[in-house]
Amino acid sequence: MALPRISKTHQNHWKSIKPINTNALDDPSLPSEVTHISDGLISIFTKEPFSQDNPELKIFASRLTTKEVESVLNGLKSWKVAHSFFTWASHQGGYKHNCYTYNAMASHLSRARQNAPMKSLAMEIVNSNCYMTPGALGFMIRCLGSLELVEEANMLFDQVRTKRLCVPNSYSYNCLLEVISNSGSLELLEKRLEEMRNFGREFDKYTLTPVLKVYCNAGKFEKALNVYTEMHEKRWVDAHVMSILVSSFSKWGEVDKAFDLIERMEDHKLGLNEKTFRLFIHGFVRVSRVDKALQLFDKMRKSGFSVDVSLYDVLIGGFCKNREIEKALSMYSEMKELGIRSNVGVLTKLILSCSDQGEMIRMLVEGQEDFNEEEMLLLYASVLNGLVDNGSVDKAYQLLQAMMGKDSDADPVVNKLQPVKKKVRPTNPLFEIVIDGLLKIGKLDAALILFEDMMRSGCKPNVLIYNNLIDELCKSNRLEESYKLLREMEQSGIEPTHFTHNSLFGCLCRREDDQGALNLVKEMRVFGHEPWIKYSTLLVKQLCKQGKAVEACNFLDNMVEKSFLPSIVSYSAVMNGLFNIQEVDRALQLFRDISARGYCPDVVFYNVAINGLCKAKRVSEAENLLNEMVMKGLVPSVVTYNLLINGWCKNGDVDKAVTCLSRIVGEAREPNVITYTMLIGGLCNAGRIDDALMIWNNMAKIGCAPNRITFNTLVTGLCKCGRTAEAVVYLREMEEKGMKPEIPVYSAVMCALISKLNLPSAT
DNA sequence: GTAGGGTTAG
Repeated sequence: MALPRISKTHQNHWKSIKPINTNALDDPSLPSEVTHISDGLISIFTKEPFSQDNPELKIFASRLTTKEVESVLNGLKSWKVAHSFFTWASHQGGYKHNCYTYNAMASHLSRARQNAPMKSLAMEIVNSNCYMTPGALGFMIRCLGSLELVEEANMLFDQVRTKRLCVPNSYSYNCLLEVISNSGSLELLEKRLEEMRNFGREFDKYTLTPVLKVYCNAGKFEKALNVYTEMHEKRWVDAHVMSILVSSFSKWGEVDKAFDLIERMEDHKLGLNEKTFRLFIHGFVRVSRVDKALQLFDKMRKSGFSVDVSLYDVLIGGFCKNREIEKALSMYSEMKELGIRSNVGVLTKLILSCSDQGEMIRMLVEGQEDFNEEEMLLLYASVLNGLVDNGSVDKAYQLLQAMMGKDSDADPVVNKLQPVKKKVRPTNPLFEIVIDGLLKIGKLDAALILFEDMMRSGCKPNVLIYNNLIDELCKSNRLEESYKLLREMEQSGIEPTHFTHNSLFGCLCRREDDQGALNLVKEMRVFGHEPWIKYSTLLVKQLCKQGKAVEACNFLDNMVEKSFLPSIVSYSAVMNGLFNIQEVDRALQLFRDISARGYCPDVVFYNVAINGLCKAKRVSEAENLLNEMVMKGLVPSVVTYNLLINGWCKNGDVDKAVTCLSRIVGEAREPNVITYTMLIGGLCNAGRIDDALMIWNNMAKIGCAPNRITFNTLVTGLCKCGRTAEAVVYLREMEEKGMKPEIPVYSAVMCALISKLNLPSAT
């Protein structure tokens, strides 16, 4: 019998609920039948377009078992695909889900944070009378909990018990308690705990941990202390328990109460052990209460525990963060007096909190006493990184210059660094940190100069530095210099990556240099580097925007010649461009050719064609395309319907447009503000103002807020039909909402008012 | 460290 084995440590890692593969647990080598069927199903369900009529699917359906369903679910990446497979499986005759397939689905939904389907899943389990092992129930409860579906978790728990689908054990209860505890509901938790006791279920560490958590979070210190005492007596207190104590107290800003609690623990002879001391010290520093951390630190030493550099590291770090530099420095000397050797981490923190640069250098020089050359380099790297991250790139730059002994008389830093300079010369990583820092704040030229220095000092730049420099040069449209660097890197024996090439490719595409782009692509082919879709598409879109759709077509054809197949995305863009310059036949040719070339037209590709046909007043052909896509198993989007609605409205078929609205709703999709605006506009133009107003009211009912364009459409429409008084009302409403009507709308209202000689209100 | 691009209203 396969039980879902959730390791106990899982309870501490609430967020990561991983699918439990009972197949794998049962038998590490799955029967080949299961593998074959599940691989086949995965491939069918991930293939687009998905077709219910796939003959293979029917064969699989007849032999479907829960083992396979579970294996498929665990093998699918997308929760949506998993969900549609799960639903499909539910409908296959002779097949019934079990608790493991439900859990595999729940695991997907929990990770994808899909509350609504998760709720239905929980209901489905109960309705289908699915038997659950106590472990499986626990797992499902945790999935519900991870989406904060506390009520649902409780309901499921009670329902499976009353329907005798499961006899919850301690583990099931522990899972429920943890969910309740995370929701902070103290009363419910106490109720369940009582119930658990009445049912004779044993308590363990994982029962009391959520209890402790809920009391801590609710500020019930007395009760928390009682639970803690019980746990301590039973030796259940671990690092997790301690961190709950510290973090929940600090969450409420109750650091002093937390400290109180610790002191009272001591009164109760619950002396802290070394691990606990360390945990609390870290916890207090984390909430910026170094004072309390220091008090504990002293207590710890008095209790005879030894302290080490890592504790000093935490405390010094805390003081530095609080900008209490004096205290940090005094801790540092105390540490050294005790003969504890400093480390790179401690010194970095101190150096980074020096406000004065001279001070900083002094600390670096001091580091030499403790560190060898290798460690000094680490220290420099760490300090430079810190400076860059703090936004003090300039300081980092100066420090590096000083290390190189750059003579600048005006700079006192250099002299102070003299004693250091002899020992450490900047190496590759140090240059990289500063060059990257300079690039990030847009100081490209400074970065280039430093790059030259780096080469001169005999360092060999790596591919990363080259890539970053080339990328920034390309972003600044400095193409010639980019090419120069590319050649340089090639000559020094560093092979460009596809990132290098695509930086250049992107620059050429932005420049609309199709020839240059094609030449580069030729070069890229030698390395097997694919040009990125986003850049080819960018070039195509830019050309199309200027009416050069034919050139864009040629560009894509040339890419094909160079044996790089452009993506369907680029083809959508170019087809749209062709429609826009009224090359309708050529666009349709492209539309028809695409499948023959092995592409799978998707929803957007269809949308572009539908839009093009509607704009060319060939609405019935557009309707045919809608039917065609549905037949192929594609699911039209709201945009698809919007495009057709617009087509009908503009071509005297408003009724069809209105019918389409119910179709959208019927298919459980949400019409958007564009849908409504088009319909209102269409109805107004057809003189059907009252229908337009009805749509307007519907919109409000489903909570879709009209925007500036919707108001404009309605106001203009009302004016055109002579309903000026109402137009003024909506105009006012619009202004109240802070939307600015445009001049044409005002003038429409004015004209209407004037024509009615209703001058006084036209102000 | 790279992608997720293409389609809709006055």
